[in-house]
Formats: sequence, C-alpha cells, structure tokens
Amino acid sequence: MVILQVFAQAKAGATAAGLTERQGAVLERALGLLVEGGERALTTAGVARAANCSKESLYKWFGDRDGLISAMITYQAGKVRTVEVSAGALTAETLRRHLLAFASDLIDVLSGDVSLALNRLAIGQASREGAGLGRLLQERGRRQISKRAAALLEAGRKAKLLAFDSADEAYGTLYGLIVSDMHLRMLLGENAAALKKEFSPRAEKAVDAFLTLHGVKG
Amino acid sequence: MVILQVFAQAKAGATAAGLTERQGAVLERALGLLVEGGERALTTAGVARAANCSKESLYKWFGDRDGLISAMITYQAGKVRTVEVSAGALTAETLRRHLLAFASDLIDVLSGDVSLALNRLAIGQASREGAGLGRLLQERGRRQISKRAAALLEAGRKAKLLAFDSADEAYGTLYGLIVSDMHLRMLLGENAAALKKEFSPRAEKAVDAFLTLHGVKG
DNA sequence: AAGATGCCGAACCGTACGGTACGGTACGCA
DNA sequence: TGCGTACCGTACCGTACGGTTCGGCATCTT
Repeated sequence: MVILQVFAQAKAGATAAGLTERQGAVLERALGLLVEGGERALTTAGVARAANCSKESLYKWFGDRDGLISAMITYQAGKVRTVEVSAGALTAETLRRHLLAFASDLIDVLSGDVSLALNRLAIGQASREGAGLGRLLQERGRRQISKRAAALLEAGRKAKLLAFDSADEAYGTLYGLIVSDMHLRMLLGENAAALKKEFSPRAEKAVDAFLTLHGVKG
Repeated sequence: MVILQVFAQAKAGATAAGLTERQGAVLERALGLLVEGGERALTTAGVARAANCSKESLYKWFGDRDGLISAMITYQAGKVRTVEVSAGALTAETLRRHLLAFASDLIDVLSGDVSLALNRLAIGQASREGAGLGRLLQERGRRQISKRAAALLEAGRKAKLLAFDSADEAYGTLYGLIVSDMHLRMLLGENAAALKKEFSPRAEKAVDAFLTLHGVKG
C-alpha cells in the first residue's frame, strides 16, 4: 500500500539529472520566466540575463533551446517525488483516506504554476516536432503519479475492498471523477486558484462515487 | 428533451459571424495551415499565400494577427451546431441512448483536428494576454455542448430517471467519466485516432457508470 | 610564474515575422 | 470614357530571436 507525498526540493531536481548546482539554479530561473511570461518570455537572452550567465554557457550546457526546455522538464520532474509508505492492513476507511489524499495531491500537482506552464509549453509545441516534449512530460510527470495510483488500487483489490477488471481503466475513472475538465480550463487560462477552490471540495464526492462504482460492499 | 447532432457546414461558419464568403474561405485556409503546421505555420504571409489574398486585405478584414485568430475561432464555432430535437416522453432506454449519443459526439468533437489545433493555440497563448482566446474558445465551443448536456440531464430529472443536486456537477461527472485524460493526452501530441479508438468503446461503460451514480432505479 | 579552463558580457549575424506602403488591375457606375 | 473601389502581389521596414564569436577576467593546475 502506498501513500503519495509531494514535496519540492530544488537540489534534488538538479542532482537527479546529473546537473551542477549552478545549472539547476539557471533552470530554476528559466522556470520562473516561463511561469511569469509564458513561452514568449523564454528567450535565450532572457534566461541568460535573469540567471546572470552567458548565452555561451547555456548552449554549452544544454545544446540548444529545445535542450534547455527538455532539461527544464526533467529538472522539474526531479523535484516532485512520490514516496512509498508501507502501512498495515488496508481497511475500508484507510482506503478511503488514501484515495482522498491522492485526489488532493493530484489536484495540487495539476494546478501548480510550474506544472501548468510546462504543460502549456509542451502543448503549444505538440503540433510541430513529433510530440517529443509531450511524451517527455507525460513520461516524467504523469507516469509516476498514475503508477502510484495503480498500486493503491491494486492493494485495494487484493484486500477485497475494490473490484475492477482493468486497473488502468479504473484509474481513468478515478482520474476523470476527480479532475473532470478542471485541468483543461486551467490550461486555457481560467483562474487556477478559483478552480482549485471549486474542485477540492468535490474530491470527496469523487472518491465516494468511485467507491460506489468499484467498492466492494462490506 | 434534446438530441445532439454535430455537422460541419463551411458557409454557416462565415455567415453566422457576418463575414463575406471570401473571408470565410480565407479563414478555412488559415485553419488548414494551423492544423497542418501548428502556430508556427500560421503567419500572415503564409495565410495570404495559401488563400491567394494580400496581407493588406487580411489586416483590413481582421485588424491584426490576434483578430485573425479570434475570427478563426468564431468561424469554426459557427460550423459546429447542436440541434435540438424534441421527442416523445423519455424512457430509461431512450435516455441511455441519448447519453450514449452525447458521449460519442463529445469524443468526436474533442478529437477533431481543428478543435485540437485551436485548443493548442489558445493554450499556448493563455499565459500572456489575459486568457482572451481561452475564454473565447470556452464560450463558443464548450459552452453550447455543455448547455445541451445540461438540458438532457434536466429532462432526465424531470422524467424522474435521474437524480442529482447540481446539474453542473452532474455534467462534470459525466464529462469526466467519458473523457478522463483523453483530451489532454491528445493535446500533448499522442495519436488522436488511436486514443479515440481506445476511448470510444469505454463510452458505454462511462454512461453506465453515470447511470449507476445518478440513475433512479425503476 | 605561466599556461589552461571556465565563464561572463557584449557584439555580431542571419533569418523570420508582423505590419505598412505602393504600383497595378479588374470591376461597377455615372 | 472616366472615376472610385476593392483587391492582389511585392517590396519594404523595424524588431526580435536563435545561435556564434570574441575579448577579458578569475580560478585552478603544474
């Protein structure tokens, strides 16, 4: 059984990707620029100026602009960690609590400034260049969190508290119930804080609905 | 009670927005460019060349590049129509059939080339410029389809086939069950046809799940 | 002490884009 | 026949960006 814990740690993002601390700091500033002004603000000159480094160093470290962006994604992904915590036997109540925690963390992750900015960037470039950034973002970001959820669901099934055919499909149901169209609306520019405030209270209903669909009555 | 029917009609998109047929044709070409090459391909010179018109005319008709994009959105929205068809009394079976049709149409709309391209464009520009395009897209695109769904849900409640507190919330549940993360994955560049093929069969399960949650057993 | 390395800051280059201006043409109208 | 209007095609302008180059400085190594 797992519990999902999200925490941010700048150094972890850098060292996880085999980067100098200085390079991590540069990526941090680049992310700041991206969050603040979108893709338009993410110019090589702008990053160099904001990070007090030279463009020469940027190109030496990251190759080109796309390399910089890729590094930003992996760096950011390195900061978000999901911690596995084994616990005692799963009961209906603890399962529900874990699902609620997952829902809350999921909403937190999706509504984060940097997450939204990176998703916007990857989506904006998805048309040209065969979805490389999109795959990267998917791989480094969504994959882990969905793996955690799958593990939680699997534990629920083993404890005979949940019933479903496909864990992936069940996860899709859980995700849809929690997120609905919140993420898209945030990406389109709706006030993220307001939407988060609107959807957080619904998380409980979403979990209850999921348990109605897939819970084993006991 | 409503049935949702989606059809495309080029002329309707133009005249609905008070545009010349020629201007509609230009917007059509512009949409083609956008679908084909993403935002990078949507240059004023490129549109002029592709549509055999002069840049001068583009600026006279649409003001500037943003005006062109806005016109493209409203033009495209004008092509997608939801037709209200009144019918006889709603039964459990017809309600289910209508929900299934809605799910299918929703998946069709979200996975359409032009829809994806416009959503990518609006999302890419959501950071700068106070989400103007995003609001426009939301207003002209999502709003109508959600209104139709709300009407259907309301009819279901009136016929004592559905039970829910908030129609908006129920719609959110239905939407989440149908779409899950399909839309986002498409926007990030995953093969849209493959995803559509993956999610279409699930539509039935989604509707069944929705009826499990909100249906009145009879 | 002397070279090597790593980096900064600034200048530079080619290109591409948004927007404007202008000459030329087809068409409607008096 | 002459004039106005609307439009096309092209050339043009200013700017901004990605990427490269270079001079200079500070630190490290031998």
